[in-house]
Amino acid sequence: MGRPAHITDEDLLNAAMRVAARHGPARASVAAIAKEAGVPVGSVYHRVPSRSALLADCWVKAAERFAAGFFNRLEQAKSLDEAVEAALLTPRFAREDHAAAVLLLASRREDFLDEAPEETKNRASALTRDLQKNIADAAKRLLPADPKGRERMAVALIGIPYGAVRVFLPQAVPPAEIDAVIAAAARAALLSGTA
Amino acid sequence: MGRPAHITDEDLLNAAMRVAARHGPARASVAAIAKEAGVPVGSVYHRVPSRSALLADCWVKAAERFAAGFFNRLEQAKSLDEAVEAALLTPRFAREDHAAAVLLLASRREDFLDEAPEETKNRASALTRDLQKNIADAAKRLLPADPKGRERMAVALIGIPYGAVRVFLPQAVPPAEIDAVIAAAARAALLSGTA
DNA sequence: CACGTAATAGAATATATATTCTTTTATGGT
DNA sequence: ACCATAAAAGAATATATATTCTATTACGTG
Repeated sequence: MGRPAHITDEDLLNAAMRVAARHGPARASVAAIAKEAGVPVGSVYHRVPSRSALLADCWVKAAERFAAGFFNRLEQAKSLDEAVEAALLTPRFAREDHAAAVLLLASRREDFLDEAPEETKNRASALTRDLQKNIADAAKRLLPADPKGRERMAVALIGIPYGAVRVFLPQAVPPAEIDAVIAAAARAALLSGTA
Repeated sequence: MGRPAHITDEDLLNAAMRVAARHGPARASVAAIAKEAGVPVGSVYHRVPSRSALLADCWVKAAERFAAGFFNRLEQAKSLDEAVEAALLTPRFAREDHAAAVLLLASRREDFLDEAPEETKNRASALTRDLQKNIADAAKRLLPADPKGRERMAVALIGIPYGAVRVFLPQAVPPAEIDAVIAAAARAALLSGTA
């Protein structure tokens, strides 16, 4: 079987996510990631083909973790109030998985994906497409009369919670009190003009 | 007088801002900036001491452009409705000065400032402090009963418009229709719980 | 119309860091 | 106990790019 590994592939991924969250993807050098994971530089290349591939995996992993909960909630929403619940997944995600949230919310996607292998880029594109489709479907379902429903839904369920949480990240965690503020703001965004 | 310059220092700064907005600060190499500005690499170093200093100046310049309008509007606000007007400066800024907005909204501050000369860092810190003071003053003035007024004001006037605009940046410009959505959301954020 | 100056121009150098290579080490199976 | 294997370990190399250096050029001035 050979010598046992000190860490799993997932440990390495999480270490890379922490470093990328702390200092930004550009500063997440292989040396820094290896140090965070507690393995020598050379060992990193036993796990992953390149730094770009590892960073891209970080982004996809973080996005998948967020998307899982979000898609599920939004698809089931039968009313605007239920859609507002989906907006609250962002502050919760930021509390539960700080590194992933910082990575998704405080850096640009391209900094993780530009040099990625084609296959990873495709996974990332698929995720983005799914998100846009979910938003569009929800808009069609819950805001059928609004010609700009898609934009409104995106702003209400993604933009507003994103911005509200961003006020606190990356240093702190969003306090519990802002969830009510986010819910009120998202609801107002969905209803304004409809009144 | 010596040979005349092809470009002004401000031309160089704007070129750097465009490159940083387009590809992110990490990818804004001196070569790329020089090419964008239309001057050879060596000439860049006649204007600025280092790449880090130039990028840091970009951030400060962009922040100053935004802050000028924002401070002015917020200081004068005598009511919550007037404060909501300050939230609308963000989408307007994104339309009028796309590069500066992308730079401020889609990258992390530290990527521009971490290696900056001390003096530039201080200017940036002063700007941040001023922003926080303005928010805190407005909260004390317009939300005197709310113990979390500062956070609420920050989320309503910075976070919400920031997130709403971010849905469209960096590729596009925020459409005019979202201003009403932002205003409704910001107002709801300021009033929720007070009702 | 030379002369001094300040900028252009791009080649040369230094540095940081991603990647590769070689050696060493720890485990499971025989 | 010995062997094959897979990973650790870190030194060596390659590459990208920030910075410095050495000319060259265009303008105003005496």
